[in-house]
Amino acid sequence: MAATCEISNVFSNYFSAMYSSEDPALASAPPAAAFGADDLVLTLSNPQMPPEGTGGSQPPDIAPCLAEKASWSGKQPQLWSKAQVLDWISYQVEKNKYDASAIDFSRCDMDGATLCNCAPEELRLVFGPLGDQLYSQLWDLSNFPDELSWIIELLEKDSMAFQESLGPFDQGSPFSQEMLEESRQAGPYFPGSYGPGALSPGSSDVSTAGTATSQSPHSSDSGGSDVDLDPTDSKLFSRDGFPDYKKGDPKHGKRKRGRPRKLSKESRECLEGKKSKHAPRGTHLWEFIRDILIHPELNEGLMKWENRQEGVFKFLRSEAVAQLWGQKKKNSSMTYEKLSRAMRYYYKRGILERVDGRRLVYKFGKNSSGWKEEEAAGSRN
DNA sequence: TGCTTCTTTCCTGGTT
DNA sequence: GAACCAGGAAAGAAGC
Repeated sequence: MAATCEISNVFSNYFSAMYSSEDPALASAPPAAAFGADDLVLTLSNPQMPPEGTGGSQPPDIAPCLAEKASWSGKQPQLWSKAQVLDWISYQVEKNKYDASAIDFSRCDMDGATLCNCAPEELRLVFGPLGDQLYSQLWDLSNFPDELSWIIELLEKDSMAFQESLGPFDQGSPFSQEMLEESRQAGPYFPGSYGPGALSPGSSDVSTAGTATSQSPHSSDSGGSDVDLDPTDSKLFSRDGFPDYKKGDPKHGKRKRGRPRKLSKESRECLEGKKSKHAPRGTHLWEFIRDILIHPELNEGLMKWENRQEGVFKFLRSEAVAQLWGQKKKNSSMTYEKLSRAMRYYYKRGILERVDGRRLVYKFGKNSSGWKEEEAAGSRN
Protein backbone atom coordinates (compact mmCIF):
# COMPACT_ATOMS: atom_id res chain seq x y z
CA MET A 1 0.00 0.00 0.00
CA ALA A 2 1.49 3.27 -1.11
CA ALA A 3 0.11 5.19 1.81
CA THR A 4 1.84 2.87 4.18
CA CYS A 5 5.16 3.48 2.51
CA GLU A 6 4.65 7.17 2.74
CA ILE A 7 3.74 6.96 6.38
CA SER A 8 6.89 5.00 6.88
CA ASN A 9 9.00 7.63 5.23
CA VAL A 10 7.34 10.42 7.06
CA PHE A 11 7.76 8.74 10.39
CA SER A 12 11.32 7.93 9.58
CA ASN A 13 11.86 11.62 9.17
CA TYR A 14 9.91 12.36 12.27
CA PHE A 15 11.76 9.88 14.43
CA SER A 16 15.05 10.82 12.90
CA ALA A 17 14.35 14.39 13.80
CA MET A 18 13.47 13.45 17.30
CA TYR A 19 16.18 10.93 17.96
CA SER A 20 19.05 11.98 15.82
CA SER A 21 21.23 13.29 18.57
CA GLU A 22 24.01 11.12 17.24
CA ASP A 23 23.70 12.58 13.85
CA PRO A 24 27.02 14.28 13.34
CA ALA A 25 25.37 17.14 11.56
CA LEU A 26 23.12 17.74 14.48
CA ALA A 27 25.77 17.11 17.04
CA SER A 28 28.01 19.70 15.57
CA ALA A 29 25.30 22.10 14.67
CA PRO A 30 24.65 25.24 16.57
CA PRO A 31 21.47 25.44 18.62
CA ALA A 32 19.58 26.15 15.46
CA ALA A 33 19.20 22.50 14.67
CA ALA A 34 18.02 21.67 18.11
CA PHE A 35 15.48 24.43 17.97
CA GLY A 36 13.83 22.75 15.09
CA ALA A 37 13.07 19.55 16.88
CA ASP A 38 12.17 21.40 19.98
CA ASP A 39 9.68 23.49 18.18
CA LEU A 40 8.22 20.49 16.55
CA VAL A 41 7.43 18.85 19.81
CA LEU A 42 6.08 21.97 21.29
CA THR A 43 3.93 22.55 18.31
CA LEU A 44 2.46 19.13 18.74
CA SER A 45 1.47 19.86 22.26
CA ASN A 46 0.31 23.39 21.87
CA PRO A 47 -0.80 23.86 18.35
CA GLN A 48 -2.67 27.00 19.00
CA MET A 49 0.49 28.67 20.12
CA PRO A 50 3.38 29.93 18.10
CA PRO A 51 6.13 27.35 18.12
CA GLU A 52 7.52 28.90 21.21
CA GLY A 53 5.79 31.06 23.72
CA THR A 54 6.47 34.71 23.32
CA GLY A 55 6.41 35.26 27.03
CA GLY A 56 10.07 34.52 27.49
CA SER A 57 10.29 35.49 31.09
CA GLN A 58 7.10 33.81 32.17
CA PRO A 59 7.18 30.60 34.11
CA PRO A 60 6.93 27.67 31.74
CA ASP A 61 3.49 26.71 32.87
CA ILE A 62 2.07 30.16 32.53
CA ALA A 63 3.84 31.62 29.55
CA PRO A 64 2.06 29.62 26.87
CA CYS A 65 -1.27 30.67 28.29
CA LEU A 66 -0.40 34.30 27.93
CA ALA A 67 1.30 34.02 24.61
CA GLU A 68 -0.47 35.97 22.00
CA LYS A 69 -1.30 34.00 18.92
CA ALA A 70 1.04 35.13 16.22
CA SER A 71 -0.45 36.05 12.92
CA TRP A 72 1.76 33.60 11.11
CA SER A 73 1.24 30.66 13.41
CA GLY A 74 -0.80 27.77 12.18
CA LYS A 75 -0.28 28.88 8.64
CA GLN A 76 2.01 27.50 5.99
CA PRO A 77 5.05 29.74 5.55
CA GLN A 78 4.43 29.61 1.82
CA LEU A 79 1.16 31.38 2.44
CA TRP A 80 2.46 34.14 4.66
CA SER A 81 1.95 37.72 3.64
CA LYS A 82 4.79 40.21 3.74
CA ALA A 83 3.57 41.46 7.07
CA GLN A 84 3.50 37.98 8.46
CA VAL A 85 7.00 37.35 7.23
CA LEU A 86 8.17 40.44 9.07
CA ASP A 87 6.22 39.39 12.10
CA TRP A 88 7.88 36.02 12.08
CA ILE A 89 11.33 37.50 11.59
CA SER A 90 10.75 39.83 14.51
CA TYR A 91 9.68 36.89 16.58
CA GLN A 92 12.81 34.96 15.68
CA VAL A 93 15.02 37.95 16.40
CA GLU A 94 13.44 38.36 19.77
CA LYS A 95 13.47 34.69 20.54
CA ASN A 96 17.15 34.37 19.71
CA LYS A 97 18.07 37.64 21.33
CA TYR A 98 19.61 38.50 18.01
CA ASP A 99 21.04 41.87 17.19
CA ALA A 100 18.54 43.17 14.63
CA SER A 101 20.95 45.81 13.43
CA ALA A 102 22.80 43.08 11.57
CA ILE A 103 19.74 42.43 9.43
CA ASP A 104 19.34 44.05 6.07
CA PHE A 105 15.67 44.92 6.43
CA SER A 106 15.59 46.47 3.01
CA ARG A 107 15.73 42.96 1.68
CA CYS A 108 13.06 41.59 3.95
CA ASP A 109 10.22 42.85 1.84
CA MET A 110 9.06 39.48 0.67
CA ASP A 111 6.11 37.23 1.15
CA GLY A 112 6.20 33.71 2.48
CA ALA A 113 6.54 32.05 -0.86
CA THR A 114 9.57 34.17 -1.71
CA LEU A 115 11.06 33.53 1.69
CA CYS A 116 10.64 29.81 1.28
CA ASN A 117 12.43 29.91 -2.02
CA CYS A 118 15.49 31.46 -0.49
CA ALA A 119 18.54 29.27 -0.26
CA PRO A 120 20.33 29.09 3.08
CA GLU A 121 23.10 31.22 1.63
CA GLU A 122 20.65 33.94 0.70
CA LEU A 123 19.10 33.90 4.14
CA ARG A 124 22.52 34.11 5.66
CA LEU A 125 23.29 37.07 3.45
CA VAL A 126 20.22 38.93 4.59
CA PHE A 127 20.01 37.81 8.20
CA GLY A 128 23.60 37.01 9.03
CA PRO A 129 24.10 34.09 11.39
CA LEU A 130 20.39 34.06 12.06
CA GLY A 131 19.85 32.92 8.50
CA ASP A 132 20.64 29.33 9.28
CA GLN A 133 18.24 29.40 12.18
CA LEU A 134 15.52 30.86 10.01
CA TYR A 135 16.07 28.29 7.34
CA SER A 136 15.82 25.54 9.88
CA GLN A 137 12.65 26.96 11.38
CA LEU A 138 11.10 27.41 7.99
CA TRP A 139 11.79 23.83 7.13
CA ASP A 140 10.06 22.60 10.23
CA LEU A 141 7.10 24.90 9.82
CA SER A 142 6.74 23.94 6.21
CA ASN A 143 6.86 20.25 6.64
CA PHE A 144 6.26 18.64 9.97
CA PRO A 145 2.82 19.90 10.90
CA ASP A 146 1.42 18.80 7.61
CA GLU A 147 3.11 15.50 7.61
CA LEU A 148 1.81 14.75 11.04
CA SER A 149 -1.67 15.88 10.20
CA TRP A 150 -1.65 13.56 7.30
CA ILE A 151 -0.42 10.64 9.35
CA ILE A 152 -2.92 11.47 12.00
CA GLU A 153 -5.73 11.33 9.53
CA LEU A 154 -4.68 7.92 8.35
CA LEU A 155 -3.96 6.53 11.77
CA GLU A 156 -7.18 7.82 13.13
CA LYS A 157 -9.05 5.77 10.58
CA ASP A 158 -6.77 2.88 11.37
CA SER A 159 -7.37 3.27 15.06
CA MET A 160 -11.12 3.43 14.69
CA ALA A 161 -11.12 0.30 12.62
CA PHE A 162 -8.89 -1.36 15.17
CA GLN A 163 -11.17 -0.52 18.04
CA GLU A 164 -14.15 -1.74 16.16
CA SER A 165 -12.38 -4.98 15.52
CA LEU A 166 -11.42 -5.36 19.16
CA GLY A 167 -14.75 -4.53 20.60
CA PRO A 168 -15.14 -3.00 24.03
CA PHE A 169 -11.89 -4.31 25.43
CA ASP A 170 -9.56 -1.98 23.78
CA GLN A 171 -11.08 1.40 24.10
CA GLY A 172 -8.23 3.78 23.88
CA SER A 173 -5.38 2.49 21.90
CA PRO A 174 -2.81 4.92 23.16
CA PHE A 175 -0.49 5.17 20.24
CA SER A 176 -3.10 5.52 17.61
CA GLN A 177 -5.71 7.38 19.51
CA GLU A 178 -4.50 9.50 22.35
CA MET A 179 -1.20 10.33 20.85
CA LEU A 180 -3.03 11.29 17.75
CA GLU A 181 -5.48 13.23 19.77
CA GLU A 182 -2.62 15.27 21.11
CA SER A 183 -0.89 15.48 17.81
CA ARG A 184 -4.00 16.28 15.87
CA GLN A 185 -3.88 19.74 17.26
CA ALA A 186 -0.53 20.24 15.59
CA GLY A 187 -1.90 22.57 13.04
CA PRO A 188 -4.13 23.02 10.07
CA TYR A 189 -4.41 20.21 7.65
CA PHE A 190 -2.86 20.96 4.31
CA PRO A 191 -3.22 17.90 2.16
CA GLY A 192 -0.22 17.23 0.05
CA SER A 193 1.58 20.29 1.18
CA TYR A 194 4.92 18.61 1.56
CA GLY A 195 5.29 18.15 -2.11
CA PRO A 196 7.48 20.14 -4.41
CA GLY A 197 6.41 23.41 -2.88
CA ALA A 198 7.92 22.67 0.45
CA LEU A 199 11.40 23.57 1.41
CA SER A 200 13.87 20.97 0.44
CA PRO A 201 16.09 19.49 3.08
CA GLY A 202 18.51 18.33 0.50
CA SER A 203 20.52 21.47 0.38
CA SER A 204 24.18 20.84 0.89
CA ASP A 205 25.03 22.81 3.96
CA VAL A 206 21.82 22.28 5.69
CA SER A 207 22.11 23.49 9.17
CA THR A 208 18.84 21.70 9.59
CA ALA A 209 20.33 18.36 8.89
CA GLY A 210 19.41 17.15 12.29
CA THR A 211 15.80 17.84 11.76
CA ALA A 212 15.37 17.39 8.14
CA THR A 213 17.38 14.59 6.72
CA SER A 214 15.54 11.39 6.35
CA GLN A 215 18.06 9.05 7.72
CA SER A 216 16.44 5.91 8.89
CA PRO A 217 17.08 4.91 12.45
CA HIS A 218 18.08 1.60 11.00
CA SER A 219 21.04 3.03 9.32
CA SER A 220 23.27 2.99 12.32
CA ASP A 221 21.55 0.20 14.09
CA SER A 222 22.11 -3.27 12.96
CA GLY A 223 19.90 -4.73 15.54
CA GLY A 224 20.39 -4.66 19.23
CA SER A 225 22.92 -2.07 19.98
CA ASP A 226 21.40 0.93 21.55
CA VAL A 227 21.84 4.12 19.70
CA ASP A 228 19.73 5.98 22.09
CA LEU A 229 19.24 9.43 23.22
CA ASP A 230 21.22 10.39 26.13
CA PRO A 231 18.64 10.22 28.86
CA THR A 232 19.86 13.48 30.17
CA ASP A 233 19.32 15.11 26.86
CA SER A 234 15.71 15.91 27.40
CA LYS A 235 15.80 19.17 25.57
CA LEU A 236 13.43 17.82 23.02
CA PHE A 237 10.71 17.64 25.56
CA SER A 238 11.77 20.26 27.92
CA ARG A 239 9.35 23.01 27.29
CA ASP A 240 5.95 21.52 27.33
CA GLY A 241 5.19 22.66 30.77
CA PHE A 242 6.86 20.16 33.00
CA PRO A 243 7.73 21.47 36.36
CA ASP A 244 11.43 21.94 36.54
CA TYR A 245 11.80 19.95 39.67
CA LYS A 246 11.14 16.87 37.65
CA LYS A 247 14.57 17.05 36.22
CA GLY A 248 17.01 15.89 38.81
CA ASP A 249 18.36 19.08 40.13
CA PRO A 250 21.73 18.56 41.70
CA LYS A 251 21.45 21.87 43.45
CA HIS A 252 18.60 20.58 45.53
CA GLY A 253 19.93 17.17 46.33
CA LYS A 254 17.95 14.00 45.81
CA ARG A 255 14.40 14.07 44.74
CA LYS A 256 11.68 12.62 46.81
CA ARG A 257 10.46 9.24 45.80
CA GLY A 258 7.35 8.77 43.82
CA ARG A 259 5.77 10.60 41.03
CA PRO A 260 6.31 14.34 41.06
CA ARG A 261 3.31 16.50 41.67
CA LYS A 262 1.53 17.57 38.57
CA LEU A 263 0.78 21.09 37.48
CA SER A 264 -2.22 22.80 38.92
CA LYS A 265 -5.50 22.05 37.25
CA GLU A 266 -5.63 25.53 35.79
CA SER A 267 -2.17 25.29 34.37
CA ARG A 268 -2.90 21.93 32.86
CA GLU A 269 -6.06 23.14 31.24
CA CYS A 270 -4.16 26.04 29.91
CA LEU A 271 -1.45 23.86 28.47
CA GLU A 272 -3.58 21.08 27.14
CA GLY A 273 -6.54 23.04 26.06
CA LYS A 274 -9.91 22.54 27.63
CA LYS A 275 -10.58 18.87 27.56
CA SER A 276 -13.56 16.99 28.70
CA LYS A 277 -13.69 16.58 32.45
CA HIS A 278 -13.44 12.86 32.38
CA ALA A 279 -10.86 12.03 29.79
CA PRO A 280 -10.57 8.28 29.59
CA ARG A 281 -7.50 6.93 31.20
CA GLY A 282 -6.72 4.46 28.47
CA THR A 283 -3.01 5.08 28.36
CA HIS A 284 -1.35 1.91 29.43
CA LEU A 285 2.27 1.30 28.79
CA TRP A 286 1.74 -2.16 27.40
CA GLU A 287 -0.81 -0.84 24.94
CA PHE A 288 1.59 1.84 23.88
CA ILE A 289 4.26 -0.79 23.33
CA ARG A 290 1.83 -3.01 21.50
CA ASP A 291 0.76 -0.23 19.21
CA ILE A 292 4.32 0.57 18.28
CA LEU A 293 4.83 -3.07 17.45
CA ILE A 294 1.70 -3.58 15.41
CA HIS A 295 2.46 -0.53 13.33
CA PRO A 296 5.82 -1.65 11.98
CA GLU A 297 5.68 1.01 9.33
CA LEU A 298 5.75 3.61 12.07
CA ASN A 299 8.20 2.19 14.56
CA GLU A 300 11.19 1.82 12.34
CA GLY A 301 14.12 0.88 14.45
CA LEU A 302 12.41 1.34 17.79
CA MET A 303 11.27 -2.19 18.49
CA LYS A 304 10.84 -5.41 16.60
CA TRP A 305 9.09 -8.70 16.90
CA GLU A 306 11.32 -11.59 17.81
CA ASN A 307 8.51 -14.05 17.52
CA ARG A 308 5.22 -12.61 16.47
CA GLN A 309 3.25 -15.79 17.10
CA GLU A 310 4.54 -16.02 20.65
CA GLY A 311 4.31 -12.32 21.29
CA VAL A 312 8.03 -11.98 21.89
CA PHE A 313 9.47 -8.60 21.10
CA LYS A 314 12.65 -6.69 21.59
CA PHE A 315 13.57 -3.08 22.21
CA LEU A 316 16.04 -1.89 19.64
CA ARG A 317 16.20 1.70 20.79
CA SER A 318 15.16 1.42 24.35
CA GLU A 319 15.81 4.98 25.37
CA ALA A 320 14.05 6.30 22.30
CA VAL A 321 10.97 4.31 23.15
CA ALA A 322 11.18 5.55 26.70
CA GLN A 323 11.42 9.11 25.49
CA LEU A 324 8.43 8.58 23.27
CA TRP A 325 6.52 7.16 26.19
CA GLY A 326 7.64 10.05 28.30
CA GLN A 327 6.50 12.46 25.67
CA LYS A 328 3.13 10.83 25.59
CA LYS A 329 2.84 11.03 29.35
CA LYS A 330 4.24 14.54 29.37
CA ASN A 331 7.16 13.38 31.38
CA SER A 332 10.45 14.60 30.03
CA SER A 333 12.49 12.56 32.47
CA MET A 334 11.31 9.16 31.41
CA THR A 335 14.08 6.65 30.89
CA TYR A 336 14.24 3.08 29.80
CA GLU A 337 15.07 2.10 33.34
CA LYS A 338 11.80 3.51 34.61
CA LEU A 339 9.87 2.18 31.69
CA SER A 340 11.29 -1.25 32.24
CA ARG A 341 10.31 -1.14 35.88
CA ALA A 342 6.74 -0.53 34.84
CA MET A 343 7.09 -3.34 32.35
CA ARG A 344 8.20 -5.69 35.08
CA TYR A 345 5.10 -4.96 37.09
CA TYR A 346 3.18 -6.47 34.21
CA TYR A 347 4.72 -9.86 34.94
CA LYS A 348 2.62 -10.25 38.04
CA ARG A 349 -0.51 -9.39 36.17
CA GLY A 350 0.10 -11.70 33.28
CA ILE A 351 0.22 -8.89 30.77
CA LEU A 352 3.86 -9.67 30.10
CA GLU A 353 5.89 -12.79 30.67
CA ARG A 354 9.54 -13.03 31.48
CA VAL A 355 12.01 -13.96 28.81
CA ASP A 356 14.97 -15.14 30.78
CA GLY A 357 18.47 -14.50 29.71
CA ARG A 358 17.68 -12.10 26.93
CA ARG A 359 18.25 -8.41 27.28
CA LEU A 360 15.60 -5.99 26.15
CA VAL A 361 13.33 -8.86 25.24
CA TYR A 362 9.79 -9.19 26.58
CA LYS A 363 6.81 -11.31 25.80
CA PHE A 364 3.13 -10.54 25.86
CA GLY A 365 1.24 -12.58 28.38
CA LYS A 366 -2.19 -14.13 28.46
CA ASN A 367 -3.78 -11.01 29.86
CA SER A 368 -2.69 -8.82 27.00
CA SER A 369 -4.54 -8.57 23.75
CA GLY A 370 -4.55 -6.88 20.42
CA TRP A 371 -1.05 -7.87 19.44
CA LYS A 372 -1.82 -11.12 17.69
CA GLU A 373 -1.63 -11.01 13.95
CA GLU A 374 -5.28 -11.74 13.39
CA GLU A 375 -6.29 -9.01 15.81
CA ALA A 376 -3.86 -6.53 14.38
CA ALA A 377 -4.90 -7.46 10.87
CA GLY A 378 -8.45 -6.58 11.79
CA SER A 379 -7.29 -3.10 12.54
CA ARG A 380 -6.01 -2.63 9.04
CA ASN A 381 -9.15 -3.61 7.22
C1' DT B 1 -13.17 10.63 51.14
C1' DG B 2 -10.96 6.51 50.89
C1' DC B 3 -9.69 2.72 48.12
C1' DT B 4 -7.67 0.81 44.04
C1' DT B 5 -5.03 0.77 39.96
C1' DC B 6 -1.34 2.28 37.33
C1' DT B 7 2.45 4.15 36.96
C1' DT B 8 6.80 6.86 38.43
C1' DT B 9 10.86 7.35 41.04
C1' DC B 10 14.61 5.73 43.80
C1' DC B 11 17.27 2.21 45.33
C1' DT B 12 20.15 -2.12 46.01
C1' DG B 13 22.04 -5.96 44.23
C1' DG B 14 22.79 -9.32 40.60
C1' DT B 15 23.93 -10.45 35.70
C1' DT B 16 25.77 -9.82 31.10
C1' DG C 1 32.49 -0.26 34.20
C1' DA C 2 28.33 0.25 31.66
C1' DA C 3 24.02 -1.41 30.60
C1' DC C 4 20.48 -4.19 31.76
C1' DC C 5 17.48 -6.87 34.90
C1' DA C 6 14.85 -7.85 39.19
C1' DG C 7 12.17 -6.37 42.61
C1' DG C 8 11.17 -3.68 47.12
C1' DA C 9 9.50 0.61 48.74
C1' DA C 10 7.28 4.92 48.52
C1' DA C 11 4.43 8.10 46.45
C1' DG C 12 1.47 10.74 42.91
C1' DA C 13 -2.51 10.76 39.64
C1' DA C 14 -6.81 9.47 38.44
C1' DG C 15 -10.97 6.63 38.40
C1' DC C 16 -14.66 4.74 41.11
